Amino acid sequence: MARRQRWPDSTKRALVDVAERLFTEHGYSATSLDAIVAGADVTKGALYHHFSGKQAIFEAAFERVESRATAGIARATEGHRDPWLKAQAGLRAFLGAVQEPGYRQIVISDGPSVLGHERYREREERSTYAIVDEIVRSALGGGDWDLDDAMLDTFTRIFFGAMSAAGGAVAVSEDPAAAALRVEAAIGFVLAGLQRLLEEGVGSPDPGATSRT
Amino acid sequence: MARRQRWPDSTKRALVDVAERLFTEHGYSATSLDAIVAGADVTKGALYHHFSGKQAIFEAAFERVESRATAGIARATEGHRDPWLKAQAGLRAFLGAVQEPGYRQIVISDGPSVLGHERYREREERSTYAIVDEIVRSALGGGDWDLDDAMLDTFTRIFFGAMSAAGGAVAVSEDPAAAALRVEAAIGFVLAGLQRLLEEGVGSPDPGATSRT
DNA sequence: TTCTGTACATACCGACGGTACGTACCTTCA
DNA sequence: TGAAGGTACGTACCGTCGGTATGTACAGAA
Repeated sequence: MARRQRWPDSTKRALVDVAERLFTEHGYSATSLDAIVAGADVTKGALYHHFSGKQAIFEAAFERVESRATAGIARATEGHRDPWLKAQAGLRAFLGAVQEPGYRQIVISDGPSVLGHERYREREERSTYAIVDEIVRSALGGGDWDLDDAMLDTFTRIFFGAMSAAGGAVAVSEDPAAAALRVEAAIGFVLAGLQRLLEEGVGSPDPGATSRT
Repeated sequence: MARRQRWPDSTKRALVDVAERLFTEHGYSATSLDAIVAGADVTKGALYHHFSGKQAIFEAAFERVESRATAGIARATEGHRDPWLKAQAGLRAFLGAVQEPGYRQIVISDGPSVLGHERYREREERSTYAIVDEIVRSALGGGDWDLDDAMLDTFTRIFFGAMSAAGGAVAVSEDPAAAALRVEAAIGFVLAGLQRLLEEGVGSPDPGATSRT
């Protein structure tokens, strides 16, 4: 019955295509394997031949969606020499990527709980997070502060979390363009504050220095 | 068999007790209603008498965990007059609350996907988020910047996202105390930058002002 | 005493994730 | 060339789980 005989790659691609669409539209738990295989016009035997289970095909869709976003952001940031301009370009690209429904649902919403925070961190560590980390390091690491790795990592986490939350707010906003501009302005202002402190040679933010009085 | 006859409040409490524990330990989808009712020594009839379904009992556990955290943070922030000190106290309390396993699993991890981002936002809007919002407004709204509501809301989202991400990083860190200090230092530095800009009377971050060149 | 509402227990259904097994087709090699 | 083995599925089935329908013991009102 299935006319997709003897060409396995197209079957696998079709499954991931349908899975990405359904996971995006209805979320992970509300998407049944029966619906996926029906959409791809195959049976569960085919799915379980190519994937070890529901989580595995979700991961395939996850990877595809995220690599698209990562590539877009990387493309936007390359070519900038000034780290602050690079940060701004990266932020803008991130805010654009996060408005894609697939990214919001699969990566941000279902990703952590389905893959587990462990595997999720591992994946993010090598993609979007890595870009943010690179930008943060080039912007803050170059100064005369002696920020160690742990401290730079903390800054990256903070900025990544801020951007993710901001992206979500932008995505659900009734006027995403205006919301994106506000986010750019706010983060730009935060960056300007840091830049000012850098220029003025304020002491590095050591643990304890700003935690008391 | 169930000796908890004719005392409905204790049954309901026992159900939420067990549900909170199991949801915390195994997550939402990996926790079955059978396990909950078995732990509370009742049957599904009792559960469905008190709650409309799995999502409802999850919400009960969610509310309890979150109200605990909110109360703790509110207790830590009250009594501070200086908004920047208040922000620091609130941040410290938040970083403490977020290390509780129940908060991490139920509120942060499962909350959004189970309740739906809609209901999740509504709940957060009136609890933890409200505290952050109040702090942000008292710290940034009082200056000579003329930040409108939308802009203040953007700042709140950004800080809330940053603190959530930082909290997660603190919680999974091998040395949570040191990680919390780093987060305090980093956010404190960001706040110091903003404070400096405020003092120097830099123009308000209007959309577009910092987004070009 | 009868009636009504509460607070459960019991039995059962349908959906879903996963597994076991069968099979058509292709490639390989004696 | 044909037997053997592997690939790429299809089919049938099972266990679990969320949810429902129904029964029932008991307490208080009338």
